[in-house]
Amino acid sequence: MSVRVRFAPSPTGFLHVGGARTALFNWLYARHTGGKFILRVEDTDAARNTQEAVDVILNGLRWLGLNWDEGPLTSDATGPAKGDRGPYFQSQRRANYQRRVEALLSRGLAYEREGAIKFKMSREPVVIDDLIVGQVRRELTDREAEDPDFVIVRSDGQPVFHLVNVVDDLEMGITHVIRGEDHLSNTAKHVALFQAFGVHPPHYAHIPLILNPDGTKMSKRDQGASLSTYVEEGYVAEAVVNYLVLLGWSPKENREVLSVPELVERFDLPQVLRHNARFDMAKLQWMNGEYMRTLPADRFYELCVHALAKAGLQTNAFPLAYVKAALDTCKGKLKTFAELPGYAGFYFADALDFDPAAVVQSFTAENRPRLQRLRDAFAKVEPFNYAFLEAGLKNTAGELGVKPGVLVHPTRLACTGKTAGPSLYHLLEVLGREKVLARLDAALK
RNA sequence: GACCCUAUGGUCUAGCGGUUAGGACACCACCCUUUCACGGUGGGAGCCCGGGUUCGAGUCCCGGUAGGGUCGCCA
Repeated sequence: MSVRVRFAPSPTGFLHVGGARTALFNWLYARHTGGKFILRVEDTDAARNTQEAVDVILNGLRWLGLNWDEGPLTSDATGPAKGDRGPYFQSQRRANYQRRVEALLSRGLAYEREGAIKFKMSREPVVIDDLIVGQVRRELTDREAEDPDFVIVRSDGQPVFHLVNVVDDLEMGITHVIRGEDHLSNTAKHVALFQAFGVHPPHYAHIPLILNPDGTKMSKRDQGASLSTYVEEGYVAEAVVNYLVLLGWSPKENREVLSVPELVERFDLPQVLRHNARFDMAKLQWMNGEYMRTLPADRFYELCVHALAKAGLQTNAFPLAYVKAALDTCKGKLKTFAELPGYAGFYFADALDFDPAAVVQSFTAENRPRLQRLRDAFAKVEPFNYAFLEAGLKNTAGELGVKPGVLVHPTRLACTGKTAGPSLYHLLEVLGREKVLARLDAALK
């Protein structure tokens, strides 16, 4: 039987990084097995779930590259969808739930109580065969020992999560439920429900959770919890995917950087770890740097321009060739695009933000005449390119009897305001004679 | 409180009865170098604790401890 897996998020207005990884594991499993990846929106709470909140999920999955074979095409619950097992919004599936509840009622497997409908839960422990965790024998908690039955339809007529989740998985032909371990305890209820409907439950695979660096639960406000952070800060989607898959899964070949096709080929459920992982921003940033270094030029430019614009630096005021040349000097030097405005902002703004400590150190009484000599040499360099600039600087240093570094650092500071940045000679070439001389003059004032 | 899951350096992990316990991030030092980044070399740092089983245990079993999860007319 062909694999059918699903990601069934609730539109809360943000996509949790743990949810993103759950979606990723589902997607990888579908692609690995040649099965189908289905997206279903659990928008049962009409008051809270807006179309914008659905867009956050759709856009997040699209950004990650997790295309779905069945599911909504837009955030409109009544809008178009692909696949023949819809609707794919729970808000549109009321009739299905009602029919299933009536079936349970008529067979005496559920009963009405104070206006709500409760499911007659088994009093026996339920055994779950989990593809990741192994066989789990779930005993009743003390609370459940008192009353194991649980509500499946609220007194206001709204069906409850456990019911709709199972009905949808059943009717959509889901073969493998891959979800967070926080659902492991709930699984007993779900298994009982499947059995009550007279079918075998799907295979379960509960994946460990992602925790904060301090080991606490990662909630909405915690750093890195929202996928939108990575989109906004210009992370490379493939890097985020690569990092997330390594949280709880390993290719077991001492490799860290793997392309999506390599992941699809290698990913499988039994290799998924059973223990929670902590989120490590430093490693994600390293991974992102790895991907930034090898990004195709056009995509690199695009993400650069986006990051600069976000910081208020408009690149479209400059010639395209200048922008590209400027960005080329930054390639391979950064871990995230968020660093770019601070790193390359001097190309696109004349008001430099000088590092005060460096000013004291570089623009000394001793260095000023040296810098003046260099300025005069740069005024005559022809052509004004990195090779001649380097020769010119080294020549001047030689004439002054100092090491090149004595001139390099003040020059960098005068032209960029910073002590670190792109290759000096290359950045001077890109800036051009006019700006370079003007900035040296300004520094000498 | 009950129930469930988990436990290798600070972090992510490899290991699946006999290894000098391997790799990656981070950190430190040095090299490269105009800065930064990259790259290279080296370094510090680990099997939660206690019992078993076994000739031998990070690896298997039991018990603690610790962390996480679930016990809703939330999803």
